[in-house]
Amino acid sequence: MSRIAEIEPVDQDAAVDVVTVQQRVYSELRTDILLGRIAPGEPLTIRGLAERLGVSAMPIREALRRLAAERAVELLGNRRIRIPVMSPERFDDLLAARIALETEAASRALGYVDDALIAKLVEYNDEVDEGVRIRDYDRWLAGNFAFHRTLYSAQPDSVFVPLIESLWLQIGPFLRQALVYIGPEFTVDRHAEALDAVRARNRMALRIAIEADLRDGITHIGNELMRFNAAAAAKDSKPRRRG
Amino acid sequence: MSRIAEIEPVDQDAAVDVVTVQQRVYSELRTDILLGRIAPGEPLTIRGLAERLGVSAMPIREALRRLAAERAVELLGNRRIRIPVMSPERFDDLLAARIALETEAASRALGYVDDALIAKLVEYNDEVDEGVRIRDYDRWLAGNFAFHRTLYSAQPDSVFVPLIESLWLQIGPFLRQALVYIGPEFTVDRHAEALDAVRARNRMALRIAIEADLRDGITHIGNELMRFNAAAAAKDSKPRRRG
DNA sequence: GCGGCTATAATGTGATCACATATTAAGACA
DNA sequence: TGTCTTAATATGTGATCACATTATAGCCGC
Repeated sequence: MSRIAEIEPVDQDAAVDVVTVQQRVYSELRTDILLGRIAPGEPLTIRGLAERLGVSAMPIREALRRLAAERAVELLGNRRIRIPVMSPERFDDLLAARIALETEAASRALGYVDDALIAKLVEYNDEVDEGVRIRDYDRWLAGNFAFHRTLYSAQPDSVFVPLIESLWLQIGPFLRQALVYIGPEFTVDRHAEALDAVRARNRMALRIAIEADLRDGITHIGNELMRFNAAAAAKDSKPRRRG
Repeated sequence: MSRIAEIEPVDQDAAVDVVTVQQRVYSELRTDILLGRIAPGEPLTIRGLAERLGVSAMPIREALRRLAAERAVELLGNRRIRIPVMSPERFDDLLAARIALETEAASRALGYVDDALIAKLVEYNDEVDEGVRIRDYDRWLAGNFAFHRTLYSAQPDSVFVPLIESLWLQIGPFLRQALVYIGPEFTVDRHAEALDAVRARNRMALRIAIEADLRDGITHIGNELMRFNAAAAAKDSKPRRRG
């Protein structure tokens, strides 16, 4: 099983025989953003991306429009495109939104969980541990996202997953920054508790485990870097978004 | 103050001097969907919309791509575009997601509320009542959305508002159907209780009022029509989404 | 040496065209 | 009269071009 492929959306682009260029571009950019390969504040250009990916401007434009709607990129009014910068307030909001949505999504998905899905969760959790062991940031991030999305996607056609993925795209680039700054060996996760709750089909325990995982596993590393970056972020002018 | 204009997004397209064609098209389609002027399942074409709005295909494509990312329209793989159809499961999910996000958004916005904002809330609430009185569906829906969004938008640059608006876009067309079926005079809202909680700066009371408003005010009319539509919706084949 | 101005380059936006493919309607055959 | 085949119509996708506007580097004057 391809690790990176699991990062890409499952509810779109999946059951389609012919894959359009725009889909390929979208998936590629999306993975780059989610895994933090593009830094916050980094400027992008349509022509530059078109040349880099070997396609015309058309698919780039549509992929960027889609990513902008997901708040993964920012279309500034002054004819410039960039990955949004993080602020302490936004980081706090993103965490609160993640907790609100992911605890509910986990709770509602629990009824659809079977043994095969639990096996996949264990597999992704091992990926996370392996990522910590060999200091592989991509593997850590990808495993973490895959673990959560696999759980929430147990429920077919969930309306939660797209919303949650939008939050991940917003937090991804910053998370990567934090990870290289802190080091993955200082991260913690509560996946074991979440797995226990899933096995026991215990809704309340699962909610608590997910919230604990989000708070303990990601927040404190973010908060630390947040203070470090606060001054730098403050000098960035408030962007004026466009359509 | 224009009533319809308040439906349009505030964080985008706002602080921009020159408005692009794509933004105008997006806002127009967005309002049409939010107020249910386009029925669920209704097919759309790029060329058809381009002719109707008097522009080329280009801005239509980008606006649709953006709306598709917000799940307001569905890009099927078979070269067809439509407004998504509602199912009982999806309706239930949408309500749960709204409660999770809107109670949290209201709670976090409360600290930014001032008297001027409360005055606007009262104004929008009057709009809702007036909509009920004269059986004006647009007014009822627009007032309702404006009331909620004004409250949540008290917090500057909220990450919640775009997510919530995506849910509104998904529920809007169906809500309109339900409204003409039931009649707006049989709707109930808990805006008075929410307003009391806002004035008292009582976070917990506000959360309870918002949840009650969503559950009582919109759900039961939806549930009733849901049963009515269940058979018809079931015969629609499961769509295969694209990018 | 430095700040304001100008010319050049770069960028997003919109329009138009070509093309592969899916849908639909017409027609042939049983 | 119903069903399968086939032709024609329609549709989304991608590429290319023109254009207004913005950013940037070069230059002049002080």
